[in-house]
Amino acid sequence: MAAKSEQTRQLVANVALKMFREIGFEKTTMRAIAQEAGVSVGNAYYYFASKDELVQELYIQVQDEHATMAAQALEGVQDLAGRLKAVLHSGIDVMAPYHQFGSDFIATAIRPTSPVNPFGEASTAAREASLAIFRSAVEGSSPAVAKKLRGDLPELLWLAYMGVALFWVYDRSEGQRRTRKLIDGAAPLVARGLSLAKIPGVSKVFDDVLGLVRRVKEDS
Amino acid sequence: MAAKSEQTRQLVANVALKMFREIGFEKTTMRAIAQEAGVSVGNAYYYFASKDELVQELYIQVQDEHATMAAQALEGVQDLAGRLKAVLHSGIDVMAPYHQFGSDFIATAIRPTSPVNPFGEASTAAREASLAIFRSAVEGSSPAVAKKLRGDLPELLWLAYMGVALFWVYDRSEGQRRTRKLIDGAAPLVARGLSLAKIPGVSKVFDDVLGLVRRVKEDS
DNA sequence: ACTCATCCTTGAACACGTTCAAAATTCGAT
DNA sequence: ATCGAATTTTGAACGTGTTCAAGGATGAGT
Repeated sequence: MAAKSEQTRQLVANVALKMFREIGFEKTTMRAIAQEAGVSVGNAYYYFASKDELVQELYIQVQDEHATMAAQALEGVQDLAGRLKAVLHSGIDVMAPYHQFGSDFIATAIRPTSPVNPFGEASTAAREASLAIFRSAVEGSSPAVAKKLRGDLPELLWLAYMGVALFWVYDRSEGQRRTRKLIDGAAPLVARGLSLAKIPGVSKVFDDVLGLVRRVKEDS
Repeated sequence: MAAKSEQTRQLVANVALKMFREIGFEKTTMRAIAQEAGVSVGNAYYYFASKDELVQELYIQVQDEHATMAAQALEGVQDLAGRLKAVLHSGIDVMAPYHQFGSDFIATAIRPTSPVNPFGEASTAAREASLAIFRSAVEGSSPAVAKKLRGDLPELLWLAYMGVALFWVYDRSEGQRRTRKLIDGAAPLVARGLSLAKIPGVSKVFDDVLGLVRRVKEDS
């Protein structure tokens, strides 16, 4: 049983996540987690260097679940609008139990030094996994997305997804109805907007947008 | 001199803002502010209910300065792209001294309960002032923006500005060069994109976007 | 000059996240 | 079984934001 240590780690993580869900971020103090898990405060810190790292644990778990659910929801859906909806809705579904926790999570995540920061070093794996979902949504769609857009689109959609998540955090409507409405409205619009790439005048603007994105991204 | 009280308040605020600029958010402890200002900790709390309210003081001041500088930078500039650049660049200019402070500010601001939250109750005035800047940028431009866009555009641009501010916070390039580049590239693109509203196929998509924005906003 | 209600100011105290030296436990090697 | 090093666990202590009962200052009405 080399897993004695891992057992304690999991115990602390599980207790923490459960408390996050049930009583929120602020009321879930490190002392409360330790007490509930039956360990000392210092021991919790032996496994998680900060409260933020417990949030990261949650982030990773949510991300994993999203990947699974999205893959399932994408099955048999061909058109881009439908595929976008599938990915976005499943994302919201997975996050739902943590809605009250959302703003604290984002306040944590937005700090560049936080391990949970979606743009940061520490969550490279989670971000890649999330990006892969959008890549699959784009690549598997038919009719196919214009070739010149195909490369950058997943990243832009992922960025838009961050925006949707932000909207969701602030969404006080019951069951976050408004976010659902936003997704249902925006997904077909994005698909239709992209199909305009064929129009010459529009095509040029698209090119410039992509050019700008690349230039800013690479800090040339 | 009914201003004895106001004097203390200003003293605390000024010391706090100076320390925010010079040593950052975390190192500027309430105890340090009190000591530097020569008052007790409790006294600082008599005027500002929380550290967040001191951040709000900063937010309001930055917003005020932005309004002044933007109005000045808009003088004599006719085209929308130029006017957008003027507003965005002056915004970045005003925030520049607080760049290292940026992420802490945003982490504070993003919390729905925070007085600094740009969407929240407590900063209605500051938000309106900021919106007014964009309204003036849009309304004063010539050639004029398509009539059907004129109503919602300022709000959308303000939202985009929030995005630019977020980008700026993460921008580690010297002098935030990349943000400048983003502004210079995006402003003409937005202007050109909007001019596409004349094309029938595009016009329809624009209509739908506006429709969606209105529907989601009003939570119908 | 005196009163008293209102406004200011104080500093000790609380709960929090986090740290750390020390103690307890585990486990492979003998 | 025993030793010793590595791993795991403990709880007191630190500095933080924040609260609050207590006291001090102020000023209008007499």
